[in-house]
Amino acid sequence: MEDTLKAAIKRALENLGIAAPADIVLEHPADLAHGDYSTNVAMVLAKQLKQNPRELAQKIADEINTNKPKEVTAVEVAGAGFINFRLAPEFFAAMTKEILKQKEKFGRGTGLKGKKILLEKSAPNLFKPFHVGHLLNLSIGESLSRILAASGAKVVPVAYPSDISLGASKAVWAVMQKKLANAMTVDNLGDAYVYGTKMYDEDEAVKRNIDEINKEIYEKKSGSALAVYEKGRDICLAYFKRITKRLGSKFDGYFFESEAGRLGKKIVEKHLGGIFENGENGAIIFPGEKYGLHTRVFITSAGLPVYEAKDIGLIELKFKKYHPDRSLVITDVEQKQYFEVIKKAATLVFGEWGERSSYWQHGRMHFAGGSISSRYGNVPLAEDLIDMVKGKVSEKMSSVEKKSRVAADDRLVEDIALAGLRYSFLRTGVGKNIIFDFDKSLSFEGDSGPYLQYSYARSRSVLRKAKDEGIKADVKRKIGEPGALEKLLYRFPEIVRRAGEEFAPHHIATYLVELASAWNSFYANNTIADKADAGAPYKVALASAFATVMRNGLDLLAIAAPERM
RNA sequence: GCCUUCGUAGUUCAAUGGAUAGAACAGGGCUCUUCUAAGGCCUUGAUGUAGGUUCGAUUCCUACCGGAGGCACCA
Repeated sequence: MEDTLKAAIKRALENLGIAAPADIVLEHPADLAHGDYSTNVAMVLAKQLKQNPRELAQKIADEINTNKPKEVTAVEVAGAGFINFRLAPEFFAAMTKEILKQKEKFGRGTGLKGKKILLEKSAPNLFKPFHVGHLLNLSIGESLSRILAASGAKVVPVAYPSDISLGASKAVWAVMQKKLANAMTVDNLGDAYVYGTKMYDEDEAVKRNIDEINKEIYEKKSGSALAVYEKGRDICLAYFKRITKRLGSKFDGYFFESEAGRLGKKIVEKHLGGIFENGENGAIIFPGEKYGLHTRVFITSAGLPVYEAKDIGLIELKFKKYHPDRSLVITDVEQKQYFEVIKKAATLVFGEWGERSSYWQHGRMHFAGGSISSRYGNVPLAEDLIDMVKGKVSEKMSSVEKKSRVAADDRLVEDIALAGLRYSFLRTGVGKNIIFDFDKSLSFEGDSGPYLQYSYARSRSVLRKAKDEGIKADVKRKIGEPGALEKLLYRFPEIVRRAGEEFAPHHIATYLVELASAWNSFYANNTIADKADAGAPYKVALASAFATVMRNGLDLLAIAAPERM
């Protein structure tokens, strides 16, 4: 369609003897009342031709009108010199038909066809409790993974659990201190981590002790510390696999910090004197200041690789194993400048591998109102938060009006709770901090995940009734002019494309709310009665098209689409 | 101190340099003999400050103010 309009504009310009700009900008007006497509060519050209933009726009519009494409019903000039196009009802009918035909494929694009993208969806510290920050990270990673796949890419999702770190050693020390070696669980390992971290900062002797344990673990020196560490690591890894499975995420592979660290250390030492330099006390540093970045330690004076060196090793592990066209990592914004250093160092060490690696940041979460607390400070554990939300969902379902005849089974409650959480994470632009208020962020009304689910459930309900009444979908039986619903439905593929290009799931979220709103409005004003209802087949066709687009959209956000709620 | 980033209704978020700055929640008023009222309809209300670039700036540039983050042995 866009090509048709662009061609028509180009033809009109030629007939007027005006050289067409290389790129004709064609967009959807922000307001549906302004038509279906609009172009600003007149305003762009007005300046170089030294003409009044509105008059020029009118001339171009008149020219297009002499030979307009059959899908166009009106060409109008508005505002400062916009040329707006209105499309014929037949166009929307054809698009609706196309949606019904393509079903779950509707929305998929080919922009990234043939590209292999390695996506690091989650990189938790295994010994640290899995908290909402990890949940946020995983939610964004999961959505991006699906969006990129929908754009045609071959996405390889991987996890990079931090199985070895000073933090792990702190937990190991605390376990040994409290003699819990034979009673380790995820819970008391979490407590141990908190206790070890606290004591490390407060007690100089404990600090030395933990540093010693840390070295033993890195060097795999057999002893009680290593035994505790290995057992704890297995428990935590099993937990990580369990919770990510609960959240519907899969990984094609795992890279561990321990392996990345060993390799990273070798790589850094190999380039010592070139890319890397000796710093104070025998540490090995990367002089980022030479490039306008931070100078950072890669290998400590104790000879241990830190995060920096591990990330260098990780790049080689990733590229050697998967050979991706692009390697993407999702992290917290607090690591933005850190990863600029890594990228620079990696580009100097590896060349192309470094250039193909991108580091994408999401915002930090801030908790408003102090309504949430946990033993780990003001950051709640992911599962605790999910359970709290589930409680709220159950309450809502049991108190809800008589018309809801849906049993509140656990699966549905969890689906709705996760929808609420995921939506609140994904509705904001990537990189912006997220203010999370348990009471307000998790509204089930309006701009929310459950609202989208509810809209979908209603459309399914209509389709069930249609089936019972024996009404078949038919796009030909038009009732009046196309409304907001038809005008939004066919735009879905463009939204998916943009979300993929910008790595921005929130475009999907914003669009779906707008779409759901249009559907709910249509729903409220168009009841299907029975088979005798002449408009029913068209209404059923729209309900079906809406259900398809909404389900495809929710899937890109990793939100479940319940049949009833 | 230097660097990064963000300031939009009372609140939480939108807006490829474009039109009358969109939603949602909260506030006010309607609306369930109809496929699910977690809904629909109406209504009050916003671009931090000062300049600059532009036909046109929430968007780009500069300064200032305010929030968040980072700046060598944590991850």
